[in-house]
Amino acid sequence: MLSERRLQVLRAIVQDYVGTEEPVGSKALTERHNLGVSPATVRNDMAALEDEGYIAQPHTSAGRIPTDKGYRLFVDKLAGVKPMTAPERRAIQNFLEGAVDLDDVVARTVRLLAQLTRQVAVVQYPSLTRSTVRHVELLSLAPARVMLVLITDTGRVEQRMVDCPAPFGEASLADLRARLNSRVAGRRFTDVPKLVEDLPDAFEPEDRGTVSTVLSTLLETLVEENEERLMIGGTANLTRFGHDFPLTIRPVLEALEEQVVLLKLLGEAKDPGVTVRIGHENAHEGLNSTSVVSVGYGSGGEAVAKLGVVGPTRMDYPGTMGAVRAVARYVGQILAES
Amino acid sequence: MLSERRLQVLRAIVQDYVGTEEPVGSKALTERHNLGVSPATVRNDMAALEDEGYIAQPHTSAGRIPTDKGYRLFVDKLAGVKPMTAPERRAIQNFLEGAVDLDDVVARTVRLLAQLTRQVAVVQYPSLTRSTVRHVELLSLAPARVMLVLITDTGRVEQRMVDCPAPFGEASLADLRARLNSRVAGRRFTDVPKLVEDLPDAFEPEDRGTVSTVLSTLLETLVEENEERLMIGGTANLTRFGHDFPLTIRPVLEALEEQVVLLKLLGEAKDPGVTVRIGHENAHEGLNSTSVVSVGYGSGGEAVAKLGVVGPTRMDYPGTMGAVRAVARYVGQILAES
DNA sequence: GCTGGCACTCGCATGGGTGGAGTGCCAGGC
DNA sequence: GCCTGGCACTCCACCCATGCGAGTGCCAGC
Repeated sequence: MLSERRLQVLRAIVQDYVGTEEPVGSKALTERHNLGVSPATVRNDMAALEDEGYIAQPHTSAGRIPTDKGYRLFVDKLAGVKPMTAPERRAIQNFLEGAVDLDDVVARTVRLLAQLTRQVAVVQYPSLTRSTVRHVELLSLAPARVMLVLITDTGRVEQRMVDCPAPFGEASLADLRARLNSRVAGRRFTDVPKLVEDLPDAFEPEDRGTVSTVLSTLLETLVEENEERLMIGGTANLTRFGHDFPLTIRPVLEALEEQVVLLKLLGEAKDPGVTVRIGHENAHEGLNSTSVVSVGYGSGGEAVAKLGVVGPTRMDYPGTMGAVRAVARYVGQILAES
Repeated sequence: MLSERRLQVLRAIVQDYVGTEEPVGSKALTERHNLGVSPATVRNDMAALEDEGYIAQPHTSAGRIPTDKGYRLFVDKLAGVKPMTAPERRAIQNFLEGAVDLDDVVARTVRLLAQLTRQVAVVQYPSLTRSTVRHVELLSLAPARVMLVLITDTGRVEQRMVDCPAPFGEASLADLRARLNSRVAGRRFTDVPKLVEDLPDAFEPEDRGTVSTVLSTLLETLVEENEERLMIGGTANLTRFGHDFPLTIRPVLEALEEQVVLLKLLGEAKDPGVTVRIGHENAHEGLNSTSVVSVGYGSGGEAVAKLGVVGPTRMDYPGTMGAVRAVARYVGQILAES
């Protein structure tokens, strides 16, 4: 177990390194933080911290920088979440309140997060699988062609074209629309399959094929997980990363374009609060030198999607966590209102 | 007027520079292209080309690189559009045919363009203002709350919440829905305002306020130009730009995030064919060292939106133009089918 | 267990020297 | 008049040696 002072030394190293982006030496540490001991003592502590794997030297005779393990300890034990100031909170609220629809909410959230944290922001669209059905609309475009529009409680709209096996009259369509909505409106997606199971039986035999086709398209739409979308912003902030550019930035940009990777990444964070994944804790190789700070957000008490930021491991964790948490909270409010 | 050979020299310089990314000298030129003259002669030609502003030297005693003006001449007079090979065309078609909905078409197009050109791809969603209305749906969510869903012929869906000044019955709503659709379905957006002008008069006085509110929301949605959206991909390709990294890449990423800038950029290209804007021809400063190759695409003969790529001025213009043109053509086909 | 001192290491910036690629110009040839 | 080979010149890119400074590890003393 590390002594209290050694933890303080680690905290000081993390803070200084995050601020200056340069390896920090024992002398500079004692000057900038009043630890009450001499550089020599700090050197001993640093040697111990290095033995334990919390810090490392880029090369002999250079200062120390925190390792992933060091950041982990810092985040878990040494740092809190820095709350937003009142003006910041107001700014967040004002900025989000101008949104006109769901797309706009997500777009604004991305911009906001990117600006606040000066990092890359990632916002997942409210997920289909966890939300409820508000309305299902059926439109006849041609005798044997129906457009299905699904509206969710988060305001998201999905549409699908359905080619029917047989012509389908307006009356039958209206009937199906009414029956369908009375059964599924307000229900969770996961419950829908059971609720519509026996619906074809209520129709004339010649219509059953079409009804089944429409229903299976609806179910497909509901479960289609890969339809989960993301919005990304603030990639220009990547250029503030480091000096050794192309090598660092390239894999990150590539990873960001692989939406699947990001969705998986966000999905892995099960923690109800803010989750931080540091460096190699991220499964994807391209993100090994980045940290991901994420949190769930939702319109009610329950999380329906995630948002977060991707930045260098040497980021301001307390501040970033505070911003992410605050934004998630306000987005949740906005969604609940609309 | 430049002699034929000097034009050939310019062409050779552009081709070599695009290939090697290094200033090209007179000796190398004569070796790689059989111009039939000696390096000394080429030097004279190069001096003339430099006088005219088509090429420049980064520093004395270095080779020449093309200027924006040189690229312009190259694109206009010296290079054609390189057609896609048959396998490439098949690949494009296969890749796009798997799309399930409009979002997916756009997403696939972006990926495809980025991969084909190895540059940043930009695809504008089919624009609202130039397309026609397929259907307008009205849903009652609460006594004084209506959701308006607009479906376009390109399959795009827009939804808006409408708060009514007074409660509005199901019957009136159905009436409005029917009247509205019979008037606007199949019509161009630009014609809609006139078509619905006198619609409130057909309703009872107490409903007219609500009808007007719904209609004005619809009109807003139609004209809301800033709702034109874009999808961007292939930003990782920016890392192949040059060696002088952060300085080059930063402003480009920033410009790409300013969707307004990009929309304006695409909008300026009026040419019916492929448009190329080179370096400083782009109004936005951040894009002064990039070229934008764009073209309109649409489901019928008419263009409803634009797509294109953004890359370094030293790009393979014939190949890029070919790819952009081919992709636009196939996307148009896909849209027409769905 | 803390401290001051000291020798040591090593990266980084500085500066001069060198090689090579490329140019401009000129005189001669077709 | 245009092309060509030759020649002197320029200037960047690279390499190496040097010196400096920050930082370390260790040790003896308090």
